[in-house]
Amino acid sequence: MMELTRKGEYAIRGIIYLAQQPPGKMSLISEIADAAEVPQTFLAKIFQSFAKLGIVNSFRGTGGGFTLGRPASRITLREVVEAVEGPIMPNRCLMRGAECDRVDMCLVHPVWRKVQSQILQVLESVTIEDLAKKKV
Amino acid sequence: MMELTRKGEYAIRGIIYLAQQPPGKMSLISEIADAAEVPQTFLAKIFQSFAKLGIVNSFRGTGGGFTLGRPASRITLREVVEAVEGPIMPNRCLMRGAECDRVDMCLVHPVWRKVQSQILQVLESVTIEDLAKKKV
DNA sequence: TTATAAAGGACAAAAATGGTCCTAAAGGTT
DNA sequence: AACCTTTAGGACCATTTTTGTCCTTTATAA
Repeated sequence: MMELTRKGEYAIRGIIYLAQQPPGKMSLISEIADAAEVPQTFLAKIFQSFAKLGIVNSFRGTGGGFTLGRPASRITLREVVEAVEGPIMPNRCLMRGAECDRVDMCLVHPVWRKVQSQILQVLESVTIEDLAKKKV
Repeated sequence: MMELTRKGEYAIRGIIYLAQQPPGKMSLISEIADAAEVPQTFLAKIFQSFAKLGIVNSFRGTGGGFTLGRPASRITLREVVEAVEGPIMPNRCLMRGAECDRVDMCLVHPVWRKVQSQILQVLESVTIEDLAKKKV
């Protein structure tokens, strides 16, 4: 459980590749998919999600492609993961506030809330810039 | 993502009910399922997993049923969740040690490792006794 | 106007989830 | 011994989610 899906993994790989390119350079989805070893059409969907959220800029037509929507230092791992996997919600009930009618579960809720905040804290503290650093 | 499945939810509900019974009292799976509002046959499978791990004791035949395998204070939420959902592994690669060949992913691994340890820390700090306390 | 490249929608195979059902085995009861 | 009760275990199945593919449309540049 609590496993990152392929989609999430691909998303991270793709954005890291983009962050490693020279600033302003346009990258084709085919190029990114190739470099990140991700199925191209699948990655295209992922980058559509990124584009909608402004994580990347997309340009159509000749000379088009993708660039980072913000400096890599201002894109957190949380944003990237949530962009494709949806919000991080360890327990379903978390999202519905006080709607939970089961008395015993309500003692469990604070625990999942804690789990959630711990995860978010870690993922928010890491930027794509951190992850894009090439090995020395 | 990172969502607890129904199986995990049912497991928690079931074990909490058991922990709320008088010590030594035998509880039938039908009784637990009824009280926890969980499909009986499904809960039976869950309790089989518990029994294998010693989280509960099971007894067959007339007068049989389930009792806690240990005091509720010595059963952690982590054990209960992992019993039915498997180990908590945010990233697939975590489990295979250094087998990951992707250079960029290797910078991501420590992050997931951190996420994992944070989750475990929370889940290990909570016992079923904590969760079984009835509201005042 | 044509080539290029992303956007968006429809579709589909495979895997995981969320169960059910049946038989077997174990343990009491008569 | 025969019988009833209760869990164990395996087979099975429907639904949902994941992991994609493919095709058409739209925007843009040459």
